[in-house]
Amino acid sequence: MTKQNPSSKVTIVEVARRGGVSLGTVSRVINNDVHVAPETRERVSKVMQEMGYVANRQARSLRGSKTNVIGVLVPDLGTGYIGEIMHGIDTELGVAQFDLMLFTTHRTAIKEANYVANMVRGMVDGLLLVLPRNPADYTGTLTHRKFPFVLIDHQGNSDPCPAVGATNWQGAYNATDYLIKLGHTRIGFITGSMDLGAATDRLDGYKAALRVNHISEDPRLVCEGTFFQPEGYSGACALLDIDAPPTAIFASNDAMAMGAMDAVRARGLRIPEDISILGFDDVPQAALVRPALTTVRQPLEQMGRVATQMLLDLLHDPSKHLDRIELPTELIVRGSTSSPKDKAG
Amino acid sequence: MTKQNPSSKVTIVEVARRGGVSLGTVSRVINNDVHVAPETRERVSKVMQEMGYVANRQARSLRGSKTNVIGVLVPDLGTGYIGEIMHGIDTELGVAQFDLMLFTTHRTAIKEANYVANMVRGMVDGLLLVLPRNPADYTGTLTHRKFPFVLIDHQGNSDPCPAVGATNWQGAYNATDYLIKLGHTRIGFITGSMDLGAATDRLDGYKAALRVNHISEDPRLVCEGTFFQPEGYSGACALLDIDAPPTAIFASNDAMAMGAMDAVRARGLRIPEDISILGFDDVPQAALVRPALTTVRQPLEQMGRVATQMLLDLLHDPSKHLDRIELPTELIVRGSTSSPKDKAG
DNA sequence: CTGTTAGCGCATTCAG
DNA sequence: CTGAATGCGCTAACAG
Repeated sequence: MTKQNPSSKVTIVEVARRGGVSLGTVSRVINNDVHVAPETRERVSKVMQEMGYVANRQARSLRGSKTNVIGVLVPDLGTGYIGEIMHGIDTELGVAQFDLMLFTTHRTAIKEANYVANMVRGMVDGLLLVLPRNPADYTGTLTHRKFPFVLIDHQGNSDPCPAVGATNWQGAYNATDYLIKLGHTRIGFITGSMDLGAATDRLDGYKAALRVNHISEDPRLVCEGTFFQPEGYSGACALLDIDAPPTAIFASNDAMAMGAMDAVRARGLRIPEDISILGFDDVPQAALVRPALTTVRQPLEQMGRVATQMLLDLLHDPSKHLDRIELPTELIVRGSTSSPKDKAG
Repeated sequence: MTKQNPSSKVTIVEVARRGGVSLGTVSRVINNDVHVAPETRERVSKVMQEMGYVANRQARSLRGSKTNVIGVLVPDLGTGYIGEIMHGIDTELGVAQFDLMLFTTHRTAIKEANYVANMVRGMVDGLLLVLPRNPADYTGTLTHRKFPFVLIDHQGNSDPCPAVGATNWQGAYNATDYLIKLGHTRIGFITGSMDLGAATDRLDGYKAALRVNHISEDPRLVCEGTFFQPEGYSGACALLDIDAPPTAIFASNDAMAMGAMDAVRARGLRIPEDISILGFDDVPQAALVRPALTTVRQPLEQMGRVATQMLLDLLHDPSKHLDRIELPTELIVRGSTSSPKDKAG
């Protein structure tokens, strides 16, 4: 048995000795350097195999100053929303043979601009920032330090930098237009956090669709939320309390739409017969609630994939100038929307 | 301005020169070695501050052979289930000042026993295996190589090793008992993947509760699933088709319970008036579906935290012998269960 | 208390 | 085509 205990650390030196060559040669074999005789390569490979050699990545990156690891900064992991994005990132990283270091921001409120850059120093080659609340906190430092990064689903109102998002305006426009075509004229809208570009874009899309269809805006029909479920509930309550309540409610994300569904039901109203509900995102559970939620799908998995590709591009050619790109949204019609019932019957 | 561009790499040597000391002293300051004059420490700290020094972790771990990173191996991230566990892990890692490297198994079907150990070589100090399908694939190698690891929510039927799980048997027992106390005597059961200990434990708990309450087992009331939603649907259909259909269905996890809810509704039956539905896990959306799902809560977040603590313990004292520990489950009663209606009325 | 020194495992010159 | 030598940035002895 030539095989030895692989737990004892086997370095390039051991392999070299056992293979009767110098450590330089072993290194060449490992890195597929052409300057190795086929026969030698063969023999060394075999020895590595036998000894269970595995490169020490610490040493390799210390020397070469690249780690083959990329860092991903996420606010949280609880939601299916981010899970989808992560899936896309992970898939793409897998094919590129990169590993993934995960950082969550929820555990420490990150105030300092330097935090990310320091934390990450030497550990990762690039950074993917998912759903950053205040991208400006990082982007300045990162850009200044020429550290490769890509934003995923951030607001678009900061300086231009590599980012991927979705067509929020278009998605909201289409959804609103769909409700109007269904016959709704009084459509309630619950916004997201208005400091986020995604939220303002969605509101603007809603308004534009109304305008195009010659429906006048009623400020009482718009109520402000921050993307969390309870505000969907309270928002819907507020909307149902006004004089001429809406026949449809469009919430800026699925979580709030589900809150709104609860509120509607708590009033003894039916969905969609009495009130249509429409969401945004198409998180996994949107299809599971009853009635299933009509919503605007964001291509989350694809956003993760595209962002990763951009980052890998950047790693390959740091001088490359990348900008924000937007992926298309899509209206997914399910059971929570229908034509308004004719109450006058 | 003494501050210089922090992007140019500032090493311990630079700091030493600038501080008028040797690099050894700087190292001592960094590592809080006591053998440094307070005054010197002060001065060096200030210089580090000014120069924006950040330790190179590659170099540090190359030397010290510990990385302060732990690896987490998960099957996927899409589900809230794993998100909860991750949250617990992340929290605990945060206080211990460890970073987190994420590996997903879905992207490559891991067959080789060596894969994990090799992949991880030198990159992490320990490994957390979340929901491993075939723990035996890893545990052998890992144990043999004396690589610290803890299993989270695996089946309990392999060799003893550090692991954390939940009281599946007890949870299923309590839930079944609760249904019986409600007046149900014909309780359908949909199993999970029967190669997983968690699944068999739940089935056993169900059976035990029946036995204790002198209700005879009816094999037709048990139907096999693999923890995925569609099987909840088909399983419920099968159960509703037998001669004396059950008045309650207990699914081995929430996903299948939701599938069962759909099936019940598709038959035009009401929940819980006609059929009670009970799940297992208490994933976030269990509280969001309508009616809200009665279920057995697994303390997922806590399981993540406890497992992490165990692993950190192991890192601190590798000789420590840790075994499987179980955390208590809890029955969460919501709207999907009630006493069976008296059909004879 | 502080400076000096020797590697950690590897990639990369530079000579053969 | 291959071997020998030089650090990457840092910690941990070892001498002062």
